[in-house]
Amino acid sequence: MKLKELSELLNLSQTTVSRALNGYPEVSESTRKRVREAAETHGYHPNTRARSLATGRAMAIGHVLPLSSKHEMMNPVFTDFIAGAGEVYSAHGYDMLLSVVPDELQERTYRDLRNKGSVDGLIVHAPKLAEQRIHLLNEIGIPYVVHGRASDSNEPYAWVDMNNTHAFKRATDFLLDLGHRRIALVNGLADMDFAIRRRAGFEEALAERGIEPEAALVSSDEMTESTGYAAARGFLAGPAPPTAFLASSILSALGIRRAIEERGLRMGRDISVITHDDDLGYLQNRAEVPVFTATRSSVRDAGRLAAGMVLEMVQSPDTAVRQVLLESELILGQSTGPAPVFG
Amino acid sequence: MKLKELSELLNLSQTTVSRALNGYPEVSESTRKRVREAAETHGYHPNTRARSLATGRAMAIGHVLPLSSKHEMMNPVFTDFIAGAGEVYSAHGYDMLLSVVPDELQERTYRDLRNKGSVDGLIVHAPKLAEQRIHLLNEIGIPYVVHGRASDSNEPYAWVDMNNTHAFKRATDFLLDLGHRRIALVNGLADMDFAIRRRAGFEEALAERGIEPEAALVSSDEMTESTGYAAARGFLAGPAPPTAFLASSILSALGIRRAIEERGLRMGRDISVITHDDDLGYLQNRAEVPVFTATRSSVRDAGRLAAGMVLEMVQSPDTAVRQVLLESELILGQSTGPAPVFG
DNA sequence: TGCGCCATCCAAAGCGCTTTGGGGTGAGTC
DNA sequence: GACTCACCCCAAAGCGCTTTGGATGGCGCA
Repeated sequence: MKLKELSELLNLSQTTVSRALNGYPEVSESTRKRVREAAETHGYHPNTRARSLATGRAMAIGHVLPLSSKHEMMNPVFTDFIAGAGEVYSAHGYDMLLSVVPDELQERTYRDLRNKGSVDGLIVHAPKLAEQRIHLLNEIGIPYVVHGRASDSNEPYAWVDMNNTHAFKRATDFLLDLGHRRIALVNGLADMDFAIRRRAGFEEALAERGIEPEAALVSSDEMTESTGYAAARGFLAGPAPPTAFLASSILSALGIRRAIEERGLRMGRDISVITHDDDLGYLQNRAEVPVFTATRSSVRDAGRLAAGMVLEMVQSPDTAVRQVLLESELILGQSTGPAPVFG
Repeated sequence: MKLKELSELLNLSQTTVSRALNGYPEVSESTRKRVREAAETHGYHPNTRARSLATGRAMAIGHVLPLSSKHEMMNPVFTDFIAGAGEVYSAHGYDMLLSVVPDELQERTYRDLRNKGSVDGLIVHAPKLAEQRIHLLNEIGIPYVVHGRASDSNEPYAWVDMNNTHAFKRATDFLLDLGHRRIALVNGLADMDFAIRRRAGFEEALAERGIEPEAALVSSDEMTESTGYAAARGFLAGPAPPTAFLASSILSALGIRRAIEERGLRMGRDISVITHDDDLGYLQNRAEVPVFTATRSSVRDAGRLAAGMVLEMVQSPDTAVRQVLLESELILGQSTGPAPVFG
């Protein structure tokens, strides 16, 4: 069923039918109702491609997610982020276009998406410290929102980010208050912006108490159970093992716990662990008393927010770029306790 | 830069330029070259919407993924699947359209995607035992491939699936060979097709040795670390605890290991665990000697395959529907050993 | 020389929609 | 009764591309 057929069926012009369905005031309420009902019963749906060709709007937002070149790994946080974003898009009649691209093809992908006109706006995932994409996108001239930030960039851009520095500062402070002095940080890849900020928060808290951060107690890697395990195992085997861990992801924390228990120690009593918790659907840390003490910030909410922002930018292009900083909660779980007293 | 501009610039008609770029034989190689070079230097990219309006093909494949209504959880396997599929799409110039929809909106979503003409084909994720979507899609008449199967459906449809039954039969046999007699199954949600097949394989192996499967040693739930932990903890606290576990996901297996160690037991010595391993990027089980003995089958490969199949169906609609059954490998890890001998 | 035949190229129609720029009709006003 | 003004509605242009159905010209061949 196409517009022409529907209009013939109703003895109306295509113009009127189109206007009736799109809510224009030039058509009487009675005909509008008649048209709506006919469209409904005959299952008429305007062809998206034709519509966007006519309007110039693609009615789609693109998500470009980098394939980590090192391990060919996709960001595990992504699932929840798009679940949130998808909600918002479908509520507004937008589609979500996904491109999974290795690092070297990113620039080309962005330009193509723009040139081929397949999206009205973009979401940028997993920014690194030095992020050429921001410069590129500003040059290309297309609305976009970054999930995270790129500290090195001095150009303006819209973003949604968590207050990584503050979250890890708080977490570190909390451990310090419990008496811990040797704290290890099991962080994400060193060139990721969020990892840099988390480390900064961590070191800031230490510095405030006059503790020199030890490079030997910091690891940076992809955040998985096995990397978490490997890092923790290494730290615990050292001459002066840490009494507490800070983890950048629940997956890492699971690995850390394994390393702890493998040594016959108990998490929360012998060794404390605080992890960041993205509140992922498949990695819940939400028991009455959660397993892990955690800095929690819902990635799904971030997805909702970012999607809303990019739609806003698409619909009214000259509003100022918004930047949203989400604070995380510090959730008390079973994985922390006072530092063991020696001697 | 649009076609018209480029053609004027070259003193050629739009027809010729279009044909030159699309490889039609009616244009001389010399002009083709001239056109190609001009397109390159001026950065000409045909507008996707206009092109698909003219050709009638959307050049996009839709992925509809159900939000588990129970826990609002996205399938954690999804990330790797689309990483694989995305590779294939971009290699063929196709886009990937994503819709995350709650169960009750699924039918509407499928119909809309068809009616609005925004995709040429579909991938169906996470089929349940009784899957109305297959009937719906056959009725709608659009090429699609199911990741998994829907055993209840007697209509023909294309799918890519793992041999779940065989994998779990083998795993169970392996445990039985090691002397285990009380084996617990920590499975996925009971109405998911894959979970039903895995259970069938499990029970078949038991039956062959004359062992009556105990309902009390089977759990069905969302596959997460905490559900795995809870299930295993329950089983181990029972009057006749199992000596081995079969898990449907590494996440569950991580939880199971935690429950085991919490009781002061050691996995691989006191209690054996075999898990299915989807070979996810963020849940690697790939050490020299992997942590878990596992039935491994790459979900990313499945994504590649499914994407290839749906493109094939789009391009030549009347070929017979293909059905691909992937076998898994049984990978020996550290988590299994002979059943403990009592008395 | 004249004919036919490729090889090249082009004008224009059409994909299905939105939107511009009117046009007709009836009620209201004097 | 003529005029204005809403109010409803319509024909046609246009979005940027592909594709049909020629047109043109050069060449070989008799």
